[in-house]
Amino acid sequence: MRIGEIAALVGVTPRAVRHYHQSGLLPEPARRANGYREYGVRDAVLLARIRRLTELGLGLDEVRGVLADDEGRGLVEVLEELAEDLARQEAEIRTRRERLSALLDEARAGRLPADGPLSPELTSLLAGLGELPESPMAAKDRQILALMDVVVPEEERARLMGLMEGAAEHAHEVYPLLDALSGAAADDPRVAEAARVLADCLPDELGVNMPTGAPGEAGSSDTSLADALFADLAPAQSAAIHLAMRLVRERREGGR
Amino acid sequence: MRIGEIAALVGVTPRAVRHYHQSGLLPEPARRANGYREYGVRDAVLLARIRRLTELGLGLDEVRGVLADDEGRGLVEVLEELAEDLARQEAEIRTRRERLSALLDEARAGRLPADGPLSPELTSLLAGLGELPESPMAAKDRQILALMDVVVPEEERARLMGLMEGAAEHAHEVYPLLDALSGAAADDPRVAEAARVLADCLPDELGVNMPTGAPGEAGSSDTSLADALFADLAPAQSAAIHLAMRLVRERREGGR
DNA sequence: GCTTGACCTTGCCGCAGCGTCAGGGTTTCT
DNA sequence: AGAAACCCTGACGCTGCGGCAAGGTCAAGC
Repeated sequence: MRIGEIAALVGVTPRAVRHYHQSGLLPEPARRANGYREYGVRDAVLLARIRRLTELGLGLDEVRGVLADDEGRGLVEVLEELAEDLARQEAEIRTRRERLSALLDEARAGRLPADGPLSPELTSLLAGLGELPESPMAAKDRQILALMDVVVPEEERARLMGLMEGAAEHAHEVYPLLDALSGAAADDPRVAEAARVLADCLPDELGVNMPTGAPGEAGSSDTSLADALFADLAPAQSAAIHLAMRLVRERREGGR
Repeated sequence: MRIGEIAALVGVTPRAVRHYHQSGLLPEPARRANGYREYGVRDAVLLARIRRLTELGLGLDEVRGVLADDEGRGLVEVLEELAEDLARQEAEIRTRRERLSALLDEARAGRLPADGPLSPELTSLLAGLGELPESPMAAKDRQILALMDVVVPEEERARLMGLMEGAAEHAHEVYPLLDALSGAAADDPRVAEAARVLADCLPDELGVNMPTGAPGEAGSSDTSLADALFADLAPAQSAAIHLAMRLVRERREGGR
């Protein structure tokens, strides 16, 4: 047999057969006078074994190991390992499929969130927030929430979003005040007012994992994110939020 | 934020972030004076979107497509395609897992076949054949059967193995005769006897997809395999089998 | 005898999504 | 001042082949 024939027989491509030669899985057979490879039955049998093993999902080097190994002992071992591997893969794919179909349902029913697929908690939170008038600050806030959605681990998420739920009701009061500060300096007189209103509608517990005030200072799990958040705002806005944080913290410590 | 920070925040490696830059998924941010990349909130949000999409199983170019696409329309499309893809993958993995676990059961319970995992039909056939005394011809036959197991399409297999089942009962008569011919010339007198016995225990239907006689002649789906099979035998053996085939064919046509 | 088409040969690049050096520089802590 | 922990660019590696280039060979048809 020539290479095309044995390949068709076993159901692989000639290229694959040559690849197996090159990687030492299948020994090179004798050549005809013209340089063509001439395959016999033994080669076909071996090639068939290789194909059966690869079809099961073994890698080529695992196949090599199984073939080299004298009969059996190693094979069970490898197969068990492979079974675990496949189980893992299947579970992984299934979770992805579930998440995906949930997402598709949501996308086809309502409309999908602008920043891509989000957790259900956040989706419902944003749904409540979505009816507010246009506001640059609100847009930024939504982005930040989307970020938190990824950053915060799953078990924390429900708690955190629950805290936000309360604040969301007062959003229509707070966002305009903050928007008004977009061009203002850090010592603008409206900063104090905005901070007071903001602090009033934030729950005490929120202060726990918030930065203490000065940029770069410890107190949060990652200060770099906080720094970046504040850097993204106008000076007066970031001043107002810093101040609000301090008010919340003082309120919590005072009421303790 | 520096690259390590944003990467840790979103849960990817810095290398992945740089890779996204390189492939145009995530725009390169401004640099600090020392050449370090400086990331802001917008970058983190984008990176989080990218990660969510890739975690769903999208390829990077699909992600790029979704991001480039102005909101939504293309996304549902891509997601649906992906859902199909995942369904296919899961089914594929599940079949492999099933075959594998069947194999593992068999391997742990009895002993696993020497030529690797085989179809259940062939396995049972070989089980019946396995109790014969040692015979070089039998060994070759087993290899050939293993080969047929791969070559023959699934729907044919049961039928073919059924045919063989009848022949297997007479194996203890035939193999010794053929083994005795291993060193003989093609015109050995024992050839005719062996052919007669062999033909007697082969069913009529077997002749249908067998070669007509002369090497290289048409009449089988792949003559090259038949040629190789005969080339693998001693001259007297191949002569005996050729003759047996002719006898079977004549018998079938005579009795028709 | 010549062409055509279907084979065969070797060799090398490409793929996805990064991991992992190598060979530098910077900042920061001690 | 030295070490640890970052950052930079650039390049190769991995899996299992697919595909192409640039030929050589063989059987059949004109």
